[in-house]
Amino acid sequence: MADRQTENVAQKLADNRRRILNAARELASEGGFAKAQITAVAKRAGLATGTLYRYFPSKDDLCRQVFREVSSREMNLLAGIAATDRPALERFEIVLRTFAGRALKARRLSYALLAEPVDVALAEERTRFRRTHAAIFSRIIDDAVREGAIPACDTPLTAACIAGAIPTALVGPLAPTSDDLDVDAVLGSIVRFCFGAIGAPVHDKHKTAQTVANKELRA
Amino acid sequence: MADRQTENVAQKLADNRRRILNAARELASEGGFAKAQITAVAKRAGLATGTLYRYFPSKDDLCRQVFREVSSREMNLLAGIAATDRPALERFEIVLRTFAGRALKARRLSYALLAEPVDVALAEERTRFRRTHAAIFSRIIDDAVREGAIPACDTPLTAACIAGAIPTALVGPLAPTSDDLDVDAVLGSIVRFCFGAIGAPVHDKHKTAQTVANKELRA
DNA sequence: CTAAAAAATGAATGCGATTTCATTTTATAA
DNA sequence: TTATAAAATGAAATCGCATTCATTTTTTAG
Repeated sequence: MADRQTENVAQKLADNRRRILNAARELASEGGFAKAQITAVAKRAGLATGTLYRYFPSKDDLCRQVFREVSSREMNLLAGIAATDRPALERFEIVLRTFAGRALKARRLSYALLAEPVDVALAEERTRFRRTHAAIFSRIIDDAVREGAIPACDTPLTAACIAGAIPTALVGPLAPTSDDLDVDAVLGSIVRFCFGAIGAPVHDKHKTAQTVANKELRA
Repeated sequence: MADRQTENVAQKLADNRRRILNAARELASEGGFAKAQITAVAKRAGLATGTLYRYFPSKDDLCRQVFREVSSREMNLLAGIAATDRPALERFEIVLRTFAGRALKARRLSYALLAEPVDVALAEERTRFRRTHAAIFSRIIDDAVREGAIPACDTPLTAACIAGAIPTALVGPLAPTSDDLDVDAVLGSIVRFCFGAIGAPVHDKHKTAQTVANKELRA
């Protein structure tokens, strides 16, 4: 009898779970979460519709899981940079370039994560994502104030502004079309905008930080 | 026979149409467009479900109509200010205060208009709304550059940033809670943020424009 | 008042999805 | 092998809506 789950099976189960998550992520990257219908995900994962429910209790759960997997990678990357011991404004610039740069790179997926119409379950996840961005900016701005690099300000509000400005400008209907897209120029504009917004001096040395930012981008 | 529609009936029809629109708007203001289900709207309007379809071909059309009625009032107000012949930076500040001030006043409705999860039909309307905001900011920023009040910048991008920053910061989950909400302070912070962002000098005279902004608010 | 047309009604239908579950297949241990 | 439990299957049930339409009510003109 098959009383106990064997190693072999455990492996296969894990594989299936992964395949389901990957299938859902792929569909979402291609056509947004709306295209990640249970039957379509199952089909792409090479499983039957009902089988998915042995791995995830509901569609919402599955989509949430996918959203978290994708978004937490981004959040960890940004949080890592923020936790560095560099001067605040340097960290600020790197985080901005990383955030904006990645948004520009994977536009369809970024759109799904940041802007696309989604249902309530995913909107909640998106809120977590946004909050984290704001928290990261908040922390850096606080540090900059403490270092005397910028004047004091309403930090949470300012951070929320930045967390909203970048996605709106770079992803979705108000974003520049991919044709006339000079990534470096756009990143430069974003940096200028945000530096000015927090009352930091806008200097041409901004270019120097770019190398660092690009290195982070490859992560 | 009742061959021709009489004045009396025409009046009643117009009334019904209005009542439907009002009911839908009220429901949306209370619980978002998701709560504006056909049956609920009909009930609140004092009509039967099927009757709504004599006035609007589909739910999407009805919701679109409601969205437009509400949003076009806002857009006209802002466009009016933008078309003034005041110096660009003055107009900029008034538009900012008007936009942000109104968002703070009717939070639930603003949320429905600007941020809440909605389906595709309304997302399209929302895009028009956002585009208009960006266009208004764009125009003012261009003027400011032309007047030599600020350095040149990527105007559309900058405008999109502002159009995204304000709703994110003031409406929805990242917004300050209504308890600890000092409207004047928040508006001041928004103005500072945006002035800095476009490279305009941030001065204390900002207070002066407030009177004007408040006057516009009453419109 | 009456007949015809317009308007209103709301229960029934339709739709596009998720979710269930009786059945079949596969894996395991005796 | 074979008995048993776990896993997979996919057709069918379910669900939450918007939408329809055969019937009833109201309005109007003769």
